[in-house]
Amino acid sequence: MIQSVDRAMRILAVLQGRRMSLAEIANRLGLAPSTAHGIVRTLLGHGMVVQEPDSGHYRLGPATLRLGNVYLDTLELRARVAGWAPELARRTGCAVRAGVPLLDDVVVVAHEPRPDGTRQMPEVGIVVPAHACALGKVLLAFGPPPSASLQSMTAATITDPRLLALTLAKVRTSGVAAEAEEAVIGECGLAAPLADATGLAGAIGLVTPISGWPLPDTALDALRDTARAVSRELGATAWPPTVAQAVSA
Amino acid sequence: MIQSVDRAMRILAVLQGRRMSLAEIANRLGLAPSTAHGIVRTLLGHGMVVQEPDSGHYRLGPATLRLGNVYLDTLELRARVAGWAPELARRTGCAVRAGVPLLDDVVVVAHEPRPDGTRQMPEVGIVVPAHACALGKVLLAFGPPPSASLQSMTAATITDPRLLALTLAKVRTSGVAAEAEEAVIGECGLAAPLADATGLAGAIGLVTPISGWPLPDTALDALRDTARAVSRELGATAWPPTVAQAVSA
DNA sequence: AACGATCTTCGATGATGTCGAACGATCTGC
DNA sequence: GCAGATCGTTCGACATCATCGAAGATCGTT
Repeated sequence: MIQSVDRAMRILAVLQGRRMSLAEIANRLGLAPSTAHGIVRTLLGHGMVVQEPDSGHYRLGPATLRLGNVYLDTLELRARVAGWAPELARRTGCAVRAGVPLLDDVVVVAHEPRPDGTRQMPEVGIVVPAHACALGKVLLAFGPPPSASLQSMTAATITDPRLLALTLAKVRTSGVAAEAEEAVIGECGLAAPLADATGLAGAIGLVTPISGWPLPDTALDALRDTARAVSRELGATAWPPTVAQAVSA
Repeated sequence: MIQSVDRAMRILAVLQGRRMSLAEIANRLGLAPSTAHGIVRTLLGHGMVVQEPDSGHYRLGPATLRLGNVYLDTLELRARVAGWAPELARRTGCAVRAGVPLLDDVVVVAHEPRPDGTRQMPEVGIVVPAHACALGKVLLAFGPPPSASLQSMTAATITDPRLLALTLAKVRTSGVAAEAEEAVIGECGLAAPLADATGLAGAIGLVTPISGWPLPDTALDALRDTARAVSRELGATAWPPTVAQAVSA
């Protein structure tokens, strides 16, 4: 792994927390200020970061938005989900989300609001720890296991690796995962895997306020049907996908 | 500028065009395949690119989406515009866009759809060459001049640097820029600068189909009022902002 | 079954990034 | 208004680290 590129990515990662001064960036990564400066200046030249004229602090730049937008526009999974999500939302009365794995997290790449006409924040782009949401449990169950410790987000978050392993085993047999207030208070959901020709491609799920929990079996059926349909459009030959667990030492 | 980081950013840039094989990436940037491989592998480790399991081709990865989303969420300009855009759209019947500069382009960071109830694509994240849109003309008029040649997008695109300079001079005196089918056939618009305490911060504009062009003076007044109001909220002391042209050699 | 085209790994070379120190500007407190 | 500190930036020497070319591995193709 190339050191300077790795450091550049780490700088972008810490800048996701908040705007930071150069010294803060350097300290956080254990670098000499001038080293951080050279990298930041390169990122500046590409618009990946911007420098506030008054304070000198650095923030993420507009080039990040362009990259993210191109990613979304070229993601076939998102396009396929978009064709089925409105119908699924209508049948279940729930908001629909789809996500893809990113290290130990899930990134939401598609979002269909709950069809009740209320004003809802678009959730595309948000990131949730995989072990704390239904989408993520699906990805962990059918994909590589988590590599870091399980951070707690609410009182219900699963933080015990053994308990998580048990839960994931059930997900593998049933093909669906559930979550009740494990990531956000008051929010519950179900999720099912999306597959393509090469295996696990992402996950699709329903989100409901706790007042609507648990969801009726009809919602689960609709979700499973949709997951199968989208997977077929993505070229999948099997659903649920075969488990691609890394061999344990 | 750090070479390897610069190359990494260039790789991300070319991957915005389409998915590419490693050899294509290397050829495009004039690198040895193994050099490109080392950089791509580092980007892979951070989720900035993903490798398609079947073809081996590389694409942008989900980490780009996370970065872009964080950028949007922390952009004060976007938040301030969001407070005024619905009212502006209602008064003018136009879609409202706000953009910030990115090298020689404009990145749309806020978008309020035309209030006629039609289904419209969200335009946040799209990139338009600065010289070919109203938003961009404003940014060029009050900010640094273009650094590259003026690419043609439609028959009406301004590609002559002298003509552009004349246009920008008028923008500086009037405080608004116009565009008629210079970027997209059938699309016209007006734009005005947004300022903060340090000067030019971005631009806000109206977009209308050509059937509604030219816009009435009331729309121009509403746009100018909104630009002033948003600028005041951003801490601007003067509007339009003072011109920060680079000194010509 | 042999070929071709990939992506990937490996090792030696020297160009390049890294670090520490000094400079300049800005802000804080006296 | 002045001294001190803090921060961003620049500069130069050292040695690490990225780079390149060639070989290896793995696929799909002829």
